[in-house]
Parts: sequence; structure tokens; C-alpha cells
Amino acid sequence: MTEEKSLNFLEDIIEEDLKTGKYKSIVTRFPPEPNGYLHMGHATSICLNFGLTRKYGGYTNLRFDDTNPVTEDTEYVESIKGDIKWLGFQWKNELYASDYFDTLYEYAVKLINLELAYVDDSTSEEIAELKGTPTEPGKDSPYRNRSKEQNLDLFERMKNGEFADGSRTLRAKIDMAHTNMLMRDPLLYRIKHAHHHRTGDKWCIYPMYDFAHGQSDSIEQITHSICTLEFVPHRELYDWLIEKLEIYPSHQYEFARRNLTYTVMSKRKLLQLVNDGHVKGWNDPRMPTISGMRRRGFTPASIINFCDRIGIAKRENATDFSLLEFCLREDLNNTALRAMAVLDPVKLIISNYEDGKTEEFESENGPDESLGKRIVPFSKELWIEREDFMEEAAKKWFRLAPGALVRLKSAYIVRCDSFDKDENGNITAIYCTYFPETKSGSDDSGMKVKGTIHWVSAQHADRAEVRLYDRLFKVEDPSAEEGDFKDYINPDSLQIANAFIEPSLKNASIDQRYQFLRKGYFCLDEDSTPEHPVFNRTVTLKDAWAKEVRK
RNA sequence: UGGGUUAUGGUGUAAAGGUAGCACAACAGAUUUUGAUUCUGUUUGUCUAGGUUCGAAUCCUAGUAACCCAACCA
Repeated sequence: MTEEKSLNFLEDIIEEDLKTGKYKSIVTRFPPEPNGYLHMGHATSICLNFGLTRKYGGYTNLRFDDTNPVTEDTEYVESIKGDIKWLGFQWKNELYASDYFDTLYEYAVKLINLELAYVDDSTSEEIAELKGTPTEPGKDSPYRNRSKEQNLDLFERMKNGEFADGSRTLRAKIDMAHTNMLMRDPLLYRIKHAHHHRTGDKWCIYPMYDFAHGQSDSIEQITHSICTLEFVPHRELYDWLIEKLEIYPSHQYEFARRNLTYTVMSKRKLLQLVNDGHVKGWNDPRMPTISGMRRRGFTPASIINFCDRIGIAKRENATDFSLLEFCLREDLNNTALRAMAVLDPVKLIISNYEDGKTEEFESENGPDESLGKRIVPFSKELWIEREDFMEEAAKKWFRLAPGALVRLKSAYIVRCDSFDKDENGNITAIYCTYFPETKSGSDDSGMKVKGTIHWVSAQHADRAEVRLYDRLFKVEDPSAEEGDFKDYINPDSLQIANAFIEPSLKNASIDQRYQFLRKGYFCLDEDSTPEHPVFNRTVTLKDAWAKEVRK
């Protein structure tokens, strides 16, 4: 953290603006549309906008871009606010584009008075037809040269609800032959007799994005209005409107949206996953939504650190999912409490251990001693992981096999003597001898083993449902593949294990993160009840053996 | 056949004419009562072709490729 980090291009611009005295402090905004849940892409924008004002002084507004009443809802407003707070950011003002509808209407009238806007009676098909194409210029609308008085009158009557939806629009009068399609008389207002989540039925005309966003920035005196690359062509219009309206000159800057491998990140596609039942909801732990990731067990610190590491630039990108996993593990390794859980159990019986005897061992809760220790009970019959035993030891196999020795974590070293198998060839029991002098903490045997495995005492174990999540898609970029992106969904993205867990996990709390030794990081799910605990696997541990096997 | 934006290892991101760096990933090794963590090391890169310069990722010229723009969405 002490080493100097190079600046991204936005920080360069801001430092220059501050140095030259263009601004004394900066103001940014996070402008979500309240029509869906926030996802990892929004997290990048949140970290950027809030991070910049945190670093350089100033503040960030939360502004809901609620100019389209038919898709928006207060339900989303609440979830968005909750997600931002969970990430640990605090906005200065909670604002809504709809707060400015009166001012925006005045702005539109001003434009008409300047003869820079007109009411168009064309249908949407006619408008599209006259718009031209990127390679061909458009043609003027027959309504383009209406008088100022007539435009004023018609626009007011649009506001008063005299016309049907779609029958008229207000358009800026710029240049139908402009090489930038957005400058070919862009639509400013459209008629929608729709109930708005905040303004109710007061309005039946609503401003378009281009006539709301920049103007809202200006009203709030946003110094740096940061958005994604697809808005680059809008900047010309953004500046044009500010200039003609003679209002505070906010400036728009664009960065490339962040993509992540093995997932999709558009609201539309995420909505399909929900609606088609591929996931159980917006907060399904497999979803790249903030609420899904929170439920999965991601920490705010890991997400913020990730956003920090991937940086900001203007080129197309797809960040390795493994970097996100790295950030997650890095945080969780330091904070997660250790515990033992056996996900795919097989019985281990210690032949020379006294029937009915119980011992209690101490085991560390984590790498940091301040996390303390906990008691784990031990007895003659244990559950161990099925995959920790091999009938015939492979090369470099450190775990249990006939004749092989392993340490039972925090307990004794055992040697495998024999095993039982059913008619299907499944191992049903493993018989071992333990060495009393190898007791953890007071081992003076001098015996060395290569492997240590986790276990749970059969008579003390509790049951738990463990949900093992994996990536949602089988391919790096599902949207780029042939056919529908949903064809590439990973059918094994969720597997349910009926696990045995150690007794200390009875006290698990929903805010605590756990490392099930050698298996990964887990957290309690909201579906959990005291009678039926449910854990989510947040992420696996790195697994050198799995890699060895692949070779 | 228009306009705009972008090209640096497998991935992401630095280097404002002067040693192509950092992180993830991959690979090799050390340590380890988690095959985890930690530590050490290694491999891999300036879109192409010319030019300017003592010296070019950076400047110039000409190409090439990718992405965005023809919603009464944002």
C-alpha cells in the first residue's frame, strides 16, 4: 500500500483540473435507472464515482435516472440504496431526475423560443425513415419549420394531455445531415400517459435521457460526469444542450465498461436468467448482481479491492474471473473462522480406540492467533471425505490408502489397515490404527506424514445442507458464442451436498464467514434455520492436487 | 460506402522520446498439522509496414482489426 500507484486517465484529468484551479473540489454522481438490480458492472461505477471524491475531496450524489415511468419502480430504488450502502459508500444527496421535471420543461420552452426545438407530428416509423442511416444523411421532417408560436402552443397541449401517446414529440432542431446520428434532430420529449413512481400522474410527457441526464448534471453542478463508452456519441449533444441553454457546464467523460469472464453483465440477459428459471432470483448466489454476490458470501472489501486492481481505461476488456476469486480469498483467508465439515462422508473407524471414549482437542480458528481456538470432539468413529481415500495410492498421493499414514487435523496420526466395499464397489468403511503418542500438540513420536485431513466425530456431528456453487457459464464469453447465450449455461453450477459439520458450527451466524478446512470458504444462507442449517460455498480453496490430477 | 472510440504477455493495467513495470493466471521450488496461506524463482508482450531520431510503446505517414452509433430505452 505504501508504493505509489499510477493514475488512471480520469485521475489525470482531475488532478490537472484541480491544479489549474478549474475546480476547487469535485462533484460526481452515480446515476442508476431504477428498473433493475445492481450488478458487478455497477459496482465498478460506484467504486469509481465514490472513490474519486473520497480521494480528491468533494462529494457524490445518488441520482435515480427515472425518466421512463413504464419500466421503473420504487422496489428497485430500495435495493439499489441497500447495495451501495453495503459496499460502504455514502452519497451526499439522494436525488431523482424527476425532481427536475419542472425545470426541464422550462428548458424545453426556452429551446423552442430560441427556435432550436419543434413539435413533430410524425409517427415513430416516419421519424426512423427520415433519420437516414449512418452512411446516408437524413431528411427534414415536414413539421420542422413550424412557427415558434405554434410549437409553444402544441408543446403546452402535449403537457396538458390533449394528445395520445406517440402522436407527437418534441425534437431539437439541429441538422438532419449530421454525421453523428444523435445530432439528427434528437427527440427531447415523448408523450406517455403513465403513472410515475414519484410524480404520480402529474406528467404525461417525459424527457428522454439526452434531455434529462446532462441537464440534471448541470443543475447539480456535477464537475465530472462519468459514464461508459457507448455514450461517447452523446457527448456532442450533451455539450450542445448545455451551450444553447446557457447552464452550468458539466463535462462528460467515458470509460470502458468492465466485463468478467464466465458471466453475462447486461440487465436484459440477467433478467432472462431470472425469468426463464435458470437461477432462483436476482439474488441467486450465482448471479453477478451485488445482492447475489452478497448472498454468496462476497465481502465489500473483496469487491472494492477487485475494482481497484482492474483499473479504469477506455479499451474493450474481459477480466479473468480468477482475479475476483483471488481478491475474495485474500480477504477471506484473514477473516474467516476455520471449521471442519465433511461434504461427501465415508466412515473411518479407529480399531484400537476405546469404545465410547471421547476426547476434546483444541484447534485454531484462523491463521491470526487473535481469532483464538475452539474445541472439537473426537471419538472412535469419524466421518472423513470420500475423496481423501484411495484404494490404490496414486503417484504423489499424500492422503489415506491401505498402509498409508495421515494426520487427522488437530488429533492423531492414523494408519489405514483395511476397508469395506459394497457390491457396487463403493467404499463403506475404512479401518485404521491410531498412534496415541502422536496426539496433536504433544507429539514426541518423531513420526512424519505427508498429509493432513479433516474429519468430524460421527457421534457429535450435525447435518447441514451445503450448496456448492460453480461458475454459471461453461465458456469465457457466453455472449460471443454462436447461438443463444443461455445454451452455454453450466448445468453443474449448483450441487447440493448433505454434509456433516462439527458442533461449533451450530453457533454459526449469518454475518460470519467460515473456511471449511481444505474445502473452501462458506457462509450461512438466508434459507438456513436452526433445524436445517444451509451453507453456501463462496469460493473453493486453491487446489494443487486437483491440478496434479489434471496432468 | 459515414462518424466515433480503442489497439502493450493468456488476462487486466502502467510507462507523457531514454532499462517495457505491476497484479492475476500458468510453471518450478522452499516451508506447512489445511496439497490452503506464506516465501523464492521462471516463461510469455508494444496490431502491421514504412519514416523521423543517437534513441520510439510513445512522434509522423499509410494500412489492419475490434467495438459503438439508424429505441418515443438508459
